[in-house]
Amino acid sequence: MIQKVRGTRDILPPESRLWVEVEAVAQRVFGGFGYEEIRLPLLEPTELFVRSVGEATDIVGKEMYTFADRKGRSLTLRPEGTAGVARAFIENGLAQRPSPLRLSYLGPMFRYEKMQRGRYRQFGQIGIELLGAATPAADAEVMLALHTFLAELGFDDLVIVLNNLGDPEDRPRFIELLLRELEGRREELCADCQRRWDANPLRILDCKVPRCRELVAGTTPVAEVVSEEARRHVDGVEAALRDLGVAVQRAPRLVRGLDYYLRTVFEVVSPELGEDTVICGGGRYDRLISDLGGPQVPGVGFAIGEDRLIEVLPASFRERVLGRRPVVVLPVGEAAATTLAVVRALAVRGIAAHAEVTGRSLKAGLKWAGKLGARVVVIVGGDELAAGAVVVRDLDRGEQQAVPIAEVADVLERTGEA
RNA sequence: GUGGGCGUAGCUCAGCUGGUAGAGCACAGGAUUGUGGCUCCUGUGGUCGUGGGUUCGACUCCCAUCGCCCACCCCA
Repeated sequence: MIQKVRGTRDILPPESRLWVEVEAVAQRVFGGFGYEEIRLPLLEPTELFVRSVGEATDIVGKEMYTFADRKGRSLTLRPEGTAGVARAFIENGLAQRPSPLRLSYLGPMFRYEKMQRGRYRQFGQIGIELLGAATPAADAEVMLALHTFLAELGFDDLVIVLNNLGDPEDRPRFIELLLRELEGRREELCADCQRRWDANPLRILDCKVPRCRELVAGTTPVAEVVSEEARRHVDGVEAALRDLGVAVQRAPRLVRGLDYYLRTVFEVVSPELGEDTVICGGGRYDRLISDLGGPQVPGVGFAIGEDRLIEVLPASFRERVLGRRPVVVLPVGEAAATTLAVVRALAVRGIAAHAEVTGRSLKAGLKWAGKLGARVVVIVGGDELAAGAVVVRDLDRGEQQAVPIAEVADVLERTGEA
């Protein structure tokens, strides 16, 4: 038997409804903030990610889903969305469009990792990017859009945690300070951190090993070492969010696993989301586009892990989406065509209707409707049909009435069946 | 990448110390004429993950391989 590739998965109905619905909310909310969807290739030259995400990151170091095409070129299935957006921005001369440019994207990303619950090699992400604006208001907008999206899904008590990574120029100074402060305790750090010491010292900051955390807690936060400009920027973002009533919290040790971030980096936490499981993260990346050979265009954005988001979706949302009940339309005798006509009348009104097309008896049809979870069954045939009507039966109440065919959709809409 | 557990019908599992497979659920039909959810009956469905070995004979033993799950790691 042919099986799915490791780390991929099949999302079947009704589970798939949650994806469709979450994506619809995203399109609506982000669209409302002026973001339009950009659809990009899943496959990019490996070089793009090495240069944007960063050589020393885990993503590039060991998680890229890379392989050679028939001509030996190294291709990689996109591990994240921002790099591709930056590439497309440059390649299509989007700097010529009215600035700033607001883009959203959604779709599968790939990371070649050992999989586990909530972690797949192919996983969905939803994100937005605001390109061409470097003000605190730009960051605040992006975070507000994110906050609004999650709130629309029914999440409460959302807190945005953010940190100030400063500008690239600040980094050597900070890293030097960090390493100096940890110098004497170097041996006490975990093996991974010892490795990070030389390769990517910033990552020591968000190590999960308890001892490392203790040691790191005693060091000077990045935010205190950054330039005055960077400090004002992130403080401005925080202030703007507070004015908007969005809960913000400083996370002095927050570092994200991508090299291109500077100044603002953030994540969203919520009681429902659990402590260690990040479902969403983002930040500012003013040098990314120019580093890739494009114009000097600043950017800020975030990405949400869709798989995890769906795992922790509020019950209210799940129930609303999964609790939908279809209408079933059953023919009696030679009423196949009329049955389909009734389904069409309902379908165009947005009422999900299933036609009975297997030729089973009315009795078997009702049994089937029950199993589908239908609340209403429309029975087409016999005397009523001769009079231009059908029977609308409420399965929960066990009541039914004859309704003229032309009015079926109206009646179902009125009784709240949709 | 490291460590551990598991792979028998769509699902959850049974199958004793080797004699070529069962249950429940699910699915389909029926219990007379155009009315379901309960009950009863019947039926569909498995190369026992795959390959090889031991054996007269393996789902049961051995080896390999693939897949899945959990933890670590890292992240979304």
